[in-house]
Amino acid sequence: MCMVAATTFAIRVLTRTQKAPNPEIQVRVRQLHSAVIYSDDVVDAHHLFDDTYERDSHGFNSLLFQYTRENQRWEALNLYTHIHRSGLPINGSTLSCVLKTCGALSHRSMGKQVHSVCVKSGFQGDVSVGTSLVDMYMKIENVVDGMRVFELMGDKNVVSWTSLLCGYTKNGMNDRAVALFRRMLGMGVEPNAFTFATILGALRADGAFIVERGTQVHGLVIKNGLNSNTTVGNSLINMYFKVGKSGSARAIFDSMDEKNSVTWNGMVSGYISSGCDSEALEIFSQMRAEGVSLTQGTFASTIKLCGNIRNLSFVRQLHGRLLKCGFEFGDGIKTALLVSYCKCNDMDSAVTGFFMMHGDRDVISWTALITGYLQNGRGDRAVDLFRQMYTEGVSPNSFTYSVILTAHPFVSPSVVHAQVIKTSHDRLSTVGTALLDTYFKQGNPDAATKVFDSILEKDIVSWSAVLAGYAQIGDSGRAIKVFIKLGREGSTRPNEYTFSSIINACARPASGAEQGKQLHGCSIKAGFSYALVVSSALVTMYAKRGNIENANKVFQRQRERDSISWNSMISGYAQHGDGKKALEIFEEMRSQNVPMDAVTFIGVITACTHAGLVVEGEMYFNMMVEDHNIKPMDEHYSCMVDLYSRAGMLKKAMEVIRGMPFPAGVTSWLSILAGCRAHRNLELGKVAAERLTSLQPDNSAAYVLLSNIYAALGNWNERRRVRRMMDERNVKKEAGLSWIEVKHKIHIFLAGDVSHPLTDQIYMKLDQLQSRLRDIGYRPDTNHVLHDVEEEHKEAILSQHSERLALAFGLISTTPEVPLHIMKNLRVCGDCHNVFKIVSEIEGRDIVVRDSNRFHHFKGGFCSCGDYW
DNA sequence: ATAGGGTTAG
Repeated sequence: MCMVAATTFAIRVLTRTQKAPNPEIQVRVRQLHSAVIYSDDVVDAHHLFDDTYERDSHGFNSLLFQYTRENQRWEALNLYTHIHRSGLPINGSTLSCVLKTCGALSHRSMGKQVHSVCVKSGFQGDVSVGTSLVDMYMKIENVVDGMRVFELMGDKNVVSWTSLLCGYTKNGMNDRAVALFRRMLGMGVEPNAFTFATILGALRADGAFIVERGTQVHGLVIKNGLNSNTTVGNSLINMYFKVGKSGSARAIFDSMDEKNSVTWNGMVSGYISSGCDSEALEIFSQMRAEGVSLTQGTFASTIKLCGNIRNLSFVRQLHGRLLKCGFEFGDGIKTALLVSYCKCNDMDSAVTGFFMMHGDRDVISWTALITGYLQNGRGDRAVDLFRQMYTEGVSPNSFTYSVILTAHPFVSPSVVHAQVIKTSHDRLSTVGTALLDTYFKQGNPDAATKVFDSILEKDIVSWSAVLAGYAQIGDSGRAIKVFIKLGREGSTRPNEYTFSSIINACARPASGAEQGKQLHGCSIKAGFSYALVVSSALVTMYAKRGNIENANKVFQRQRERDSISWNSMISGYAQHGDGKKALEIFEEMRSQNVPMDAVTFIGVITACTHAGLVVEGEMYFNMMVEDHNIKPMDEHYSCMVDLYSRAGMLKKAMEVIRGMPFPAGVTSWLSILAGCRAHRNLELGKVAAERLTSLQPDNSAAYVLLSNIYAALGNWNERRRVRRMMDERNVKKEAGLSWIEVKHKIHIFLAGDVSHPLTDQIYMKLDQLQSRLRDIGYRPDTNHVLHDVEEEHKEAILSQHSERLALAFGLISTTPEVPLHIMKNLRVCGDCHNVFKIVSEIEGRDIVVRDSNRFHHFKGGFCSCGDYW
């Protein structure tokens, strides 16, 4: 400290602490202060001073008070040691000051020592000393002693209560804080502004009652007449943002008479963290208009804001203003700028800024730049930088590892795994979550599960990630188990992402419909059913489970919608072959100016395909390219190929394939081949089959479809040749598998299956159906039999198809009003399709069949697909 | 000042 500053300081000491400065003391304090500053040994300086002058505790204690105020902690501690050792008189203020310092420095041994001095000197009973002790213990994370001192205090005032309260929140004990607050109110202690600020901060968004509690506390604030207090108002704003009620935060803000920079910053950053970028921008402009001076904090949040809204010119403007204002350009601001440039996809500026940081480049700015490259789709550059950072001697931290693990396919999870084990980051929930997600994406669910189990404190993100992983691989069984375990452990509550993942896992074909409904119920109870990610997942789940009515109900009840909600509903109707409804939803989406993306058009064109709306399909494809500037992807072209193929317009379909900017993939050729099968086009069928077998030699579909064409044309020799080819190349036809859920249990059937306990009854029912069908003139379409056998045998084969066994079982094990839901892993057989139509009429049953391709709703002798499939 | 999980498709 320079001379000028030292003098200023001494003068401040005297003018603040003494009403009528004693000139003698004035001199002493000044000399003492100089001695403290210029001597290497502070204690010696005090002694020197002590020997020369008469002892005067007032001077010392004033100085201690000042040191404490100015956060000169070590000076304060040394001075106290001196006062104590030299036996100078000590008062309550002395003790409070030194206790505060012990807390701030987390000096445990000194804190204990001062506590015993408090007891010996009898000052423990003093309210302010007692309160300081509580505060000190809570700050050194010794909660037990803090509570003990508090309970032993005879006199307590609002500050004592608030100190303990504050201590609880600092130690993460929010439930205790809430309980203490209640107890305090029960004792009739009137909270002050600081109490309210503390309790409002304790209400973290981790419980279901958070909103209620927050609102109750708000009521008390009003009752206590503190609603116009700026500090309390600021806390209320933060609390409301935290619980997701930005409207209430805004109301508080509007009602505040006196706003300070904390208020404004709270609004800007609150809106930003709630994703309300335009509102944040509005507050920012209002702030500028009212001439509120910008603080460093404002700059930090505003820079973040303009990154979030991807407004590059705004970033540049702020950058320029910062340079002009001559603000202290701290690392924080520099990194914030770097992040914003990355978000605006201006990697050149980001890199320039980064390299201008020279010596200031730390792990944070490195990580920010790596993240930037990943966001810009340059995983390769990100990995290069990660290595470079290493060679420059900067060690990655947990953030860096979390980020770099998302750089698939450029990182190998096992390599990074070894590294994080070495650096002891592996059991952190953040790193562990990124790691397990990478293992899942790499197709290694067992490694992912192991990582999940090894995470020490699993937070809700880890739980949701593992559920999402099981959903990706379609393992609804493990997903449900984990979800139940999460509920039992009770340490973290599921959030909207958790529900979206588990619902998604149960949208898979292999899971029961009941589970989906139960999860819907759970999400309502937990209060998340209206969250966008949850309701969209529900729409998809119901649609995939065959319940398109419920899907639509959820969709209609959505409080807010984004492109994904609309896309989900359109795709749902498309899968069910309800082209009309799908197009209605699409037109409604268009009239509401909801932005459309590539997936929207996949849904719409698929809907046209399933409904045979060729002209409409063409129109939407053109609309996508011309009106929405969406570049068609492989998926769009294969949708068009499918549209034409199903309609028998194979020439047109081939034109699409030829016109595609890239070679057609498996999906397109499969559509062609299926079209050739339906429309008996052998020549093109051969070409398609050849392409398919060269693209995917072990895909059985190509062989099966080709042999079907030969079978349909009665060319049994060629058909046998194809079968032999399959055997030679060791290609196995996927076994047909159907299943049905009855009373929460799933029953699975193979063709000709005799393993079910009710086999006898099932086959009896089948025989009975068969004769009734024959009576009304049904003749089996033996074209669908792939084997070269006698006609009679063919009929037998048809009547034992897996979907028919499932149907018979469904009919005998449920009452007539129950609609049957049957699933099949392959496409439903054409003859079975006819049978299902008739059965729906003669048995008076609604039957829904989901095959590998779409849904069929059988009712009163007709199918929703109109036999177009 | 930097981080991890989620919803739509055939």
